Amino acid sequence: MKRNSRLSLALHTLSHMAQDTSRTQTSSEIADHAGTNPVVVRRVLGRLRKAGLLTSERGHSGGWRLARPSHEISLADVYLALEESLVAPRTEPEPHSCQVERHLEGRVIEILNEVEATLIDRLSNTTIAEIGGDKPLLENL
Amino acid sequence: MKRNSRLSLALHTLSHMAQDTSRTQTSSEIADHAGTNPVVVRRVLGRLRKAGLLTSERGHSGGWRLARPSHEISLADVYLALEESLVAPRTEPEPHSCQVERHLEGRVIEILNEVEATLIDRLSNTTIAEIGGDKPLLENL
DNA sequence: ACTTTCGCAACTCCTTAAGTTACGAACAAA
DNA sequence: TTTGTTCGTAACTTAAGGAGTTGCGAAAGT
Repeated sequence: MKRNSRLSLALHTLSHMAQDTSRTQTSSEIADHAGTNPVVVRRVLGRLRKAGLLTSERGHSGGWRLARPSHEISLADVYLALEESLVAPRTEPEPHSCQVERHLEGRVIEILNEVEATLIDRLSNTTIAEIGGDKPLLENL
Repeated sequence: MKRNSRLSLALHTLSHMAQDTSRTQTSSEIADHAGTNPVVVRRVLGRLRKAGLLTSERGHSGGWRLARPSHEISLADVYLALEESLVAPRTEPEPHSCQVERHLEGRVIEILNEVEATLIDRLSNTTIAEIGGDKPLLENL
Protein backbone atom coordinates (compact mmCIF):
# COMPACT_ATOMS: atom_id res chain seq x y z
CA MET A 1 0.00 0.00 0.00
CA LYS A 2 1.01 3.58 -0.50
CA ARG A 3 1.99 6.41 1.75
CA ASN A 4 -0.54 7.90 4.06
CA SER A 5 -3.01 5.11 3.95
CA ARG A 6 -3.66 5.37 7.67
CA LEU A 7 -5.99 8.30 7.38
CA SER A 8 -7.70 6.76 4.38
CA LEU A 9 -8.15 3.46 6.12
CA ALA A 10 -9.48 5.10 9.26
CA LEU A 11 -11.99 7.30 7.49
CA HIS A 12 -13.12 4.58 5.15
CA THR A 13 -13.70 2.18 8.00
CA LEU A 14 -15.52 4.65 10.19
CA SER A 15 -17.77 5.60 7.30
CA HIS A 16 -18.80 2.02 6.80
CA MET A 17 -19.38 1.45 10.49
CA ALA A 18 -21.60 4.49 10.48
CA GLN A 19 -23.85 2.83 7.94
CA ASP A 20 -24.71 -0.04 10.23
CA THR A 21 -24.16 0.75 13.87
CA SER A 22 -26.12 -2.26 15.07
CA ARG A 23 -23.35 -4.77 14.75
CA THR A 24 -19.65 -4.94 15.39
CA GLN A 25 -17.08 -5.47 12.68
CA THR A 26 -14.04 -7.63 13.12
CA SER A 27 -10.56 -6.66 12.05
CA SER A 28 -10.70 -9.37 9.42
CA GLU A 29 -13.89 -8.11 7.84
CA ILE A 30 -12.54 -4.60 7.74
CA ALA A 31 -9.21 -5.74 6.39
CA ASP A 32 -10.87 -7.73 3.63
CA HIS A 33 -12.95 -4.80 2.59
CA ALA A 34 -10.04 -2.38 2.68
CA GLY A 35 -7.65 -4.71 0.93
CA THR A 36 -5.19 -4.95 3.78
CA ASN A 37 -4.79 -7.26 6.74
CA PRO A 38 -6.16 -7.48 10.26
CA VAL A 39 -3.05 -6.44 12.13
CA VAL A 40 -2.74 -3.23 10.17
CA VAL A 41 -6.39 -2.54 10.86
CA ARG A 42 -5.92 -3.08 14.56
CA ARG A 43 -2.92 -0.81 14.59
CA VAL A 44 -4.82 2.04 13.00
CA LEU A 45 -8.11 1.54 14.80
CA GLY A 46 -6.22 1.15 18.05
CA ARG A 47 -5.30 4.80 17.84
CA LEU A 48 -8.89 5.74 17.28
CA ARG A 49 -9.85 3.70 20.33
CA LYS A 50 -7.20 5.47 22.36
CA ALA A 51 -8.76 8.75 21.28
CA GLY A 52 -12.22 7.58 22.33
CA LEU A 53 -13.72 7.29 18.86
CA LEU A 54 -14.10 3.52 18.86
CA THR A 55 -14.52 0.68 21.28
CA SER A 56 -13.27 -2.84 20.79
CA GLU A 57 -14.14 -6.12 22.40
CA ARG A 58 -12.34 -9.41 22.36
CA GLY A 59 -13.59 -12.91 22.00
CA HIS A 60 -16.78 -14.30 20.55
CA SER A 61 -18.91 -11.69 18.84
CA GLY A 62 -16.23 -9.16 19.58
CA GLY A 63 -14.95 -6.53 17.23
CA TRP A 64 -15.15 -2.81 16.66
CA ARG A 65 -17.92 -0.32 17.22
CA LEU A 66 -18.33 3.45 17.12
CA ALA A 67 -17.99 4.97 20.56
CA ARG A 68 -20.44 7.73 19.71
CA PRO A 69 -22.88 8.68 16.94
CA SER A 70 -21.25 9.24 13.59
CA HIS A 71 -22.51 12.79 13.37
CA GLU A 72 -20.47 13.55 16.48
CA ILE A 73 -17.23 12.41 14.90
CA SER A 74 -15.55 14.93 12.67
CA LEU A 75 -12.81 14.24 10.20
CA ALA A 76 -10.61 16.39 12.39
CA ASP A 77 -11.22 14.05 15.32
CA VAL A 78 -9.91 11.21 13.21
CA TYR A 79 -6.98 13.16 11.88
CA LEU A 80 -5.93 14.22 15.35
CA ALA A 81 -6.41 10.73 16.74
CA LEU A 82 -3.80 9.42 14.34
CA GLU A 83 -1.27 11.89 15.67
CA GLU A 84 0.24 12.40 12.30
CA SER A 85 0.93 15.71 10.74
CA LEU A 86 0.37 16.08 7.04
CA VAL A 87 1.97 19.46 6.70
CA ALA A 88 4.57 19.83 9.43
CA PRO A 89 7.32 17.24 9.27
CA ARG A 90 7.70 15.35 12.52
CA THR A 91 11.31 16.34 12.89
CA GLU A 92 12.54 17.77 16.13
CA PRO A 93 14.36 21.07 15.72
CA GLU A 94 18.11 20.83 15.49
CA PRO A 95 20.47 23.47 16.75
CA HIS A 96 21.36 25.84 13.93
CA SER A 97 24.79 27.25 13.54
CA CYS A 98 23.62 29.87 11.13
CA GLN A 99 21.51 32.91 11.82
CA VAL A 100 19.86 32.92 8.42
CA GLU A 101 18.75 29.37 8.98
CA ARG A 102 17.22 30.20 12.35
CA HIS A 103 15.35 33.13 10.94
CA LEU A 104 14.20 31.15 7.95
CA GLU A 105 13.02 28.21 9.98
CA GLY A 106 11.06 30.45 12.28
CA ARG A 107 9.17 31.91 9.37
CA VAL A 108 8.50 28.58 7.73
CA ILE A 109 7.32 26.95 10.92
CA GLU A 110 5.01 29.85 11.51
CA ILE A 111 3.45 29.33 8.10
CA LEU A 112 3.20 25.58 8.47
CA ASN A 113 1.47 25.89 11.80
CA GLU A 114 -1.02 28.26 10.29
CA VAL A 115 -1.68 25.87 7.44
CA GLU A 116 -2.06 22.96 9.81
CA ALA A 117 -4.64 24.96 11.72
CA THR A 118 -6.49 25.63 8.48
CA LEU A 119 -6.48 21.94 7.69
CA ILE A 120 -7.92 21.02 11.05
CA ASP A 121 -10.52 23.71 10.74
CA ARG A 122 -11.68 22.39 7.38
CA LEU A 123 -11.68 18.82 8.58
CA SER A 124 -13.79 19.70 11.57
CA ASN A 125 -16.55 20.97 9.30
CA THR A 126 -17.36 17.50 8.02
CA THR A 127 -18.53 14.55 10.06
CA ILE A 128 -18.33 10.85 9.41
CA ALA A 129 -22.10 10.79 9.11
CA GLU A 130 -21.95 13.15 6.18
CA ILE A 131 -19.52 11.00 4.34
CA GLY A 132 -20.76 7.48 4.37
CA GLY A 133 -23.19 7.59 7.09
CA ASP A 134 -26.73 7.45 8.28
CA LYS A 135 -28.19 9.21 5.28
CA PRO A 136 -25.89 7.98 2.64
CA LEU A 137 -24.92 10.03 -0.34
CA LEU A 138 -28.18 11.79 -0.99
CA GLU A 139 -26.41 14.54 -2.84
CA ASN A 140 -25.35 12.05 -5.47
CA LEU A 141 -28.86 11.27 -6.64
CA MET B 1 19.48 13.97 6.69
CA LYS B 2 15.84 14.12 7.58
CA ARG B 3 12.61 14.40 5.73
CA ASN B 4 11.83 17.41 3.66
CA SER B 5 15.28 18.79 3.57
CA ARG B 6 14.92 19.84 -0.04
CA LEU B 7 12.82 22.86 0.75
CA SER B 8 15.05 23.76 3.68
CA LEU B 9 18.17 23.43 1.62
CA ALA B 10 16.71 25.49 -1.22
CA LEU B 11 15.50 28.32 0.96
CA HIS B 12 18.61 28.38 3.05
CA THR B 13 20.83 28.56 0.01
CA LEU B 14 18.81 31.22 -1.75
CA SER B 15 18.82 33.34 1.38
CA HIS B 16 22.56 33.24 1.55
CA MET B 17 22.96 34.01 -2.12
CA ALA B 18 20.69 36.99 -1.61
CA GLN B 19 23.16 38.41 0.88
CA ASP B 20 25.95 38.68 -1.64
CA THR B 21 24.71 38.73 -5.20
CA SER B 22 28.04 39.89 -6.58
CA ARG B 23 29.67 36.53 -6.74
CA THR B 24 28.69 32.99 -7.67
CA GLN B 25 28.69 30.13 -5.25
CA THR B 26 29.85 26.66 -6.13
CA SER B 27 28.00 23.50 -5.22
CA SER B 28 30.86 22.60 -2.93
CA GLU B 29 30.73 25.83 -0.97
CA ILE B 30 26.99 25.52 -0.58
CA ALA B 31 27.26 21.89 0.38
CA ASP B 32 29.85 22.64 3.02
CA HIS B 33 27.74 25.33 4.54
CA ALA B 34 24.61 23.24 4.49
CA GLY B 35 26.29 20.12 5.79
CA THR B 36 25.58 18.00 2.78
CA ASN B 37 27.41 17.29 -0.48
CA PRO B 38 27.69 18.90 -3.89
CA VAL B 39 25.62 16.40 -5.83
CA VAL B 40 22.66 16.80 -3.54
CA VAL B 41 22.98 20.56 -3.88
CA ARG B 42 23.03 20.34 -7.63
CA ARG B 43 19.99 18.10 -7.63
CA VAL B 44 17.96 20.56 -5.61
CA LEU B 45 19.24 23.75 -7.21
CA GLY B 46 18.77 22.16 -10.61
CA ARG B 47 15.05 22.26 -10.05
CA LEU B 48 15.24 25.92 -9.16
CA ARG B 49 17.18 26.57 -12.32
CA LYS B 50 14.54 24.75 -14.35
CA ALA B 51 11.98 27.04 -12.77
CA GLY B 52 14.00 30.11 -13.69
CA LEU B 53 15.01 31.12 -10.18
CA LEU B 54 18.71 30.43 -10.58
CA THR B 55 21.33 30.25 -13.26
CA SER B 56 24.38 28.04 -13.25
CA GLU B 57 27.63 28.14 -15.16
CA ARG B 58 30.24 25.51 -15.61
CA GLY B 59 33.98 25.72 -15.60
CA HIS B 60 36.32 28.15 -13.96
CA SER B 61 34.60 30.78 -11.86
CA GLY B 62 31.36 29.00 -12.54
CA GLY B 63 28.70 28.26 -9.99
CA TRP B 64 25.25 29.45 -9.02
CA ARG B 65 23.64 32.84 -9.11
CA LEU B 66 20.18 34.27 -8.56
CA ALA B 67 18.31 34.72 -11.82
CA ARG B 68 16.47 37.75 -10.51
CA PRO B 69 16.51 40.04 -7.46
CA SER B 70 15.79 38.30 -4.21
CA HIS B 71 12.78 40.48 -3.47
CA GLU B 72 11.20 39.08 -6.62
CA ILE B 73 11.50 35.49 -5.43
CA SER B 74 8.80 34.38 -3.06
CA LEU B 75 8.87 31.32 -0.88
CA ALA B 76 6.01 30.04 -2.99
CA ASP B 77 8.16 30.27 -6.11
CA VAL B 78 10.67 28.02 -4.42
CA TYR B 79 8.08 25.62 -3.09
CA LEU B 80 6.46 25.27 -6.50
CA ALA B 81 9.81 24.90 -8.24
CA LEU B 82 10.51 21.81 -6.18
CA GLU B 83 7.31 20.22 -7.39
CA GLU B 84 6.70 18.56 -4.11
CA SER B 85 3.46 18.67 -2.26
CA LEU B 86 3.55 18.98 1.48
CA VAL B 87 -0.10 18.34 2.08
CA ALA B 88 -1.38 16.21 -0.77
CA PRO B 89 0.33 12.87 -1.09
CA ARG B 90 1.74 12.37 -4.57
CA THR B 91 -0.25 9.22 -5.14
CA GLU B 92 -2.22 8.81 -8.31
CA PRO B 93 -5.87 7.97 -7.69
CA GLU B 94 -6.71 4.31 -7.80
CA PRO B 95 -10.00 2.95 -9.03
CA HIS B 96 -12.32 2.45 -6.08
CA SER B 97 -14.64 -0.47 -5.86
CA CYS B 98 -16.63 1.12 -3.12
CA GLN B 99 -18.98 4.06 -3.29
CA VAL B 100 -18.23 5.25 0.22
CA GLU B 101 -14.59 5.38 -0.63
CA ARG B 102 -15.18 7.44 -3.75
CA HIS B 103 -17.32 9.90 -1.89
CA LEU B 104 -14.87 10.10 0.96
CA GLU B 105 -11.88 10.61 -1.25
CA GLY B 106 -13.63 13.38 -3.13
CA ARG B 107 -14.25 15.25 0.06
CA VAL B 108 -10.78 14.77 1.42
CA ILE B 109 -9.10 15.79 -1.82
CA GLU B 110 -11.26 18.88 -1.90
CA ILE B 111 -10.06 19.83 1.56
CA LEU B 112 -6.42 19.06 0.82
CA ASN B 113 -6.47 21.17 -2.32
CA GLU B 114 -7.92 24.03 -0.37
CA VAL B 115 -5.21 23.69 2.26
CA GLU B 116 -2.50 23.48 -0.35
CA ALA B 117 -3.83 26.71 -1.84
CA THR B 118 -3.67 28.30 1.58
CA LEU B 119 -0.09 27.17 1.98
CA ILE B 120 0.93 28.66 -1.36
CA ASP B 121 -0.86 31.86 -0.54
CA ARG B 122 1.01 32.22 2.74
CA LEU B 123 4.33 31.35 1.14
CA SER B 124 3.82 33.93 -1.57
CA ASN B 125 3.62 36.67 1.05
CA THR B 126 7.27 36.33 1.97
CA THR B 127 10.25 36.82 -0.30
CA ILE B 128 13.78 35.55 -0.08
CA ALA B 129 14.94 39.10 0.48
CA GLU B 130 12.89 39.32 3.65
CA ILE B 131 14.41 36.18 5.05
CA GLY B 132 18.11 36.43 4.70
CA GLY B 133 18.44 39.01 2.19
CA ASP B 134 19.58 42.43 1.25
CA LYS B 135 18.70 44.02 4.55
CA PRO B 136 19.48 41.18 6.82
CA LEU B 137 17.58 40.51 9.98
CA LEU B 138 17.02 44.05 11.15
CA GLU B 139 14.13 42.98 13.26
CA ASN B 140 16.43 40.92 15.40
CA LEU B 141 18.47 43.85 16.67
C1' DA C 1 46.49 21.08 -22.16
C1' DC C 2 44.90 21.62 -17.54
C1' DT C 3 41.79 22.66 -14.01
C1' DT C 4 37.40 23.81 -12.34
C1' DT C 5 32.69 23.19 -12.17
C1' DC C 6 28.22 21.58 -13.43
C1' DG C 7 25.12 17.48 -15.30
C1' DC C 8 23.83 13.16 -14.67
C1' DA C 9 23.64 8.27 -14.09
C1' DA C 10 24.10 4.48 -11.03
C1' DC C 11 24.72 2.75 -6.86
C1' DT C 12 24.48 2.19 -1.62
C1' DC C 13 22.57 3.36 2.83
C1' DC C 14 18.97 4.63 5.95
C1' DT C 15 14.47 5.48 7.46
C1' DT C 16 9.58 4.74 7.49
C1' DA C 17 5.33 2.53 6.50
C1' DA C 18 3.03 -1.55 5.37
C1' DG C 19 2.59 -6.32 5.42
C1' DT C 20 3.28 -10.78 7.87
C1' DT C 21 3.80 -14.28 11.44
C1' DA C 22 3.19 -15.69 15.91
C1' DC C 23 1.39 -16.02 20.33
C1' DG C 24 -0.82 -14.63 24.57
C1' DA C 25 -5.03 -12.59 26.83
C1' DA C 26 -9.83 -11.95 27.07
C1' DC C 27 -14.24 -13.46 26.38
C1' DA C 28 -18.46 -16.07 24.84
C1' DA C 29 -20.69 -20.17 23.79
C1' DA C 30 -20.99 -25.02 23.89
C1' DT D 1 -14.31 -26.09 31.64
C1' DT D 2 -13.11 -26.58 27.22
C1' DT D 3 -13.12 -24.67 22.77
C1' DG D 4 -13.00 -21.24 19.39
C1' DT D 5 -13.06 -16.41 18.26
C1' DT D 6 -11.09 -11.96 18.46
C1' DC D 7 -8.21 -8.36 20.00
C1' DG D 8 -3.22 -6.72 21.65
C1' DT D 9 1.27 -6.69 20.68
C1' DA D 10 5.90 -7.89 19.58
C1' DA D 11 9.11 -9.13 16.08
C1' DC D 12 10.30 -9.74 11.66
C1' DT D 13 10.19 -8.96 6.44
C1' DT D 14 9.28 -6.23 2.42
C1' DA D 15 8.86 -2.05 -0.32
C1' DA D 16 9.54 2.72 -1.39
C1' DG D 17 11.73 7.11 -1.13
C1' DG D 18 15.26 10.31 0.17
C1' DA D 19 19.88 11.29 0.98
C1' DG D 20 24.55 10.29 0.34
C1' DT D 21 28.38 8.65 -2.70
C1' DT D 22 31.22 7.59 -6.75
C1' DG D 23 32.41 8.24 -11.29
C1' DC D 24 32.76 10.38 -15.53
C1' DG D 25 31.57 13.32 -19.40
C1' DA D 26 30.71 18.20 -20.95
C1' DA D 27 31.63 22.94 -20.76
C1' DA D 28 34.37 26.81 -19.94
C1' DG D 29 38.02 29.73 -18.14
C1' DT D 30 43.36 30.01 -17.53
